[in-house]
Amino acid sequence: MTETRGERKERTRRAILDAALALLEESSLVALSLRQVSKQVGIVPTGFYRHFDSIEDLGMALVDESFESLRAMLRDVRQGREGGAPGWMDIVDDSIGILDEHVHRQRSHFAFIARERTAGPPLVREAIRHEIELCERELATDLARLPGTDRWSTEDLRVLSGLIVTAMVAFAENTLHAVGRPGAEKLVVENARTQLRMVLVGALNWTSRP
Amino acid sequence: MTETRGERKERTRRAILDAALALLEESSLVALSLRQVSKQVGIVPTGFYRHFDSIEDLGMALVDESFESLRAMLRDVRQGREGGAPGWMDIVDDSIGILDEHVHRQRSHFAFIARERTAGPPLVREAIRHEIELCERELATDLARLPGTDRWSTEDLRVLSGLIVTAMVAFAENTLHAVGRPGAEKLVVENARTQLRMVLVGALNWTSRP
DNA sequence: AGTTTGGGTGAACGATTGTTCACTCAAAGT
DNA sequence: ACTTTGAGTGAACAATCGTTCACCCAAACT
Repeated sequence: MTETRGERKERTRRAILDAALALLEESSLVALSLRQVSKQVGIVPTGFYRHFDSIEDLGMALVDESFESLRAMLRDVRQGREGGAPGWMDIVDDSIGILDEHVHRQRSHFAFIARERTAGPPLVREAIRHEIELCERELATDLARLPGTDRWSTEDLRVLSGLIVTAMVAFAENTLHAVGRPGAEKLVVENARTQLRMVLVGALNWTSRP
Repeated sequence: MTETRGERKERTRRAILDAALALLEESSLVALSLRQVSKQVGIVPTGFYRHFDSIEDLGMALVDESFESLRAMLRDVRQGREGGAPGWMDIVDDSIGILDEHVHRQRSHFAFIARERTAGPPLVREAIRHEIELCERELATDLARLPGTDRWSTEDLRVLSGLIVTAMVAFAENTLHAVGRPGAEKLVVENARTQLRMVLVGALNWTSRP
């Protein structure tokens, strides 16, 4: 059983991405060297260039990959909601549960996003910012579909989405920081649950300005 | 007019801190080299060790300094509130205005915190996390002093404070990202204002679980 | 007046960095 | 069967990195 050329290339490309993700759990892209990655993969430094132009280029690929998995999660959240119309608070509990599970399963992806969102090279930062803004938009249209949002201006829906996304980003960060401390983990989840409920109580009592 | 020994030392120490803050506006501590800082200050690399043990040590000093200025700001926020009892929404407007002004005046400090909070060396990250947690506690006791928080458990007050602080951190980050784009700046402020109002509407309609 | 202290200097070290170039050699294309 | 392609190699480069050491000299102390 021999390996086709493209297969082999894709395999080392994956190895590079995985090696980078592993190294980036404890440091940042701006401090990551091409040679560290090569060594971890088991190839010679120059081999790196066959797959990426630079560390920043690698970072852009990781942004794509990370948000691909994040979008898969968001599909899960929506899917868990369709069929039947559970109460607001059930939506909160389910969504946070799913997010929590995904953060654990894709730990390195979320850790990457959390770090490079503020510390990465400018292009990477901008790409992450853009992706998060897309998430906000999608959440806004989702919220618009729910009953009880009649009195909301589209502008206020966007602002509310921003608030929720901000809280969820913070929740993901806190979850990452709490892994391995089981007590702290439960606390972080409960914290996020209550916060989202508070926001929702605010939302349900909100009336957009004329 | 000669300079006393301690004065001279303090002057170069400040120069190092300032040089680091300037360099850290576009990069991160983990990518900052001792030699860059020395060159920017105008001293030889070894001179650095007369003031700090390492870059991480410098980072800890910057954490102290940054949160000292942040605490000064929080005093302003409280002071602007005492005397007279303006409405909730006035408190929101005033607080955000003050925060906005301070982010501009201490841009490099806030940029430092925003970056190293997630990307800095472990000790620096932990120090920043601790300081922010202190801010949450202080906000919680402040909120407890306000009228209308009778039906709130102290636990829920803490959770609410966490939500507000999270939103304010995000606001500061957005403000930093918007500097130089006057339109965007006004939008960011208006965004934060509305979000805080939403949270407050939620808070005013909240009843802690029995 | 004589001695100590300590901020700043400058050379030197071994290690690591990104990038170049000329190479191999097996898979893919002819 | 013969040629081309391209992933991976290995040597070499000029820079930069953190850290060491011995040194200077003016302020501070005795």
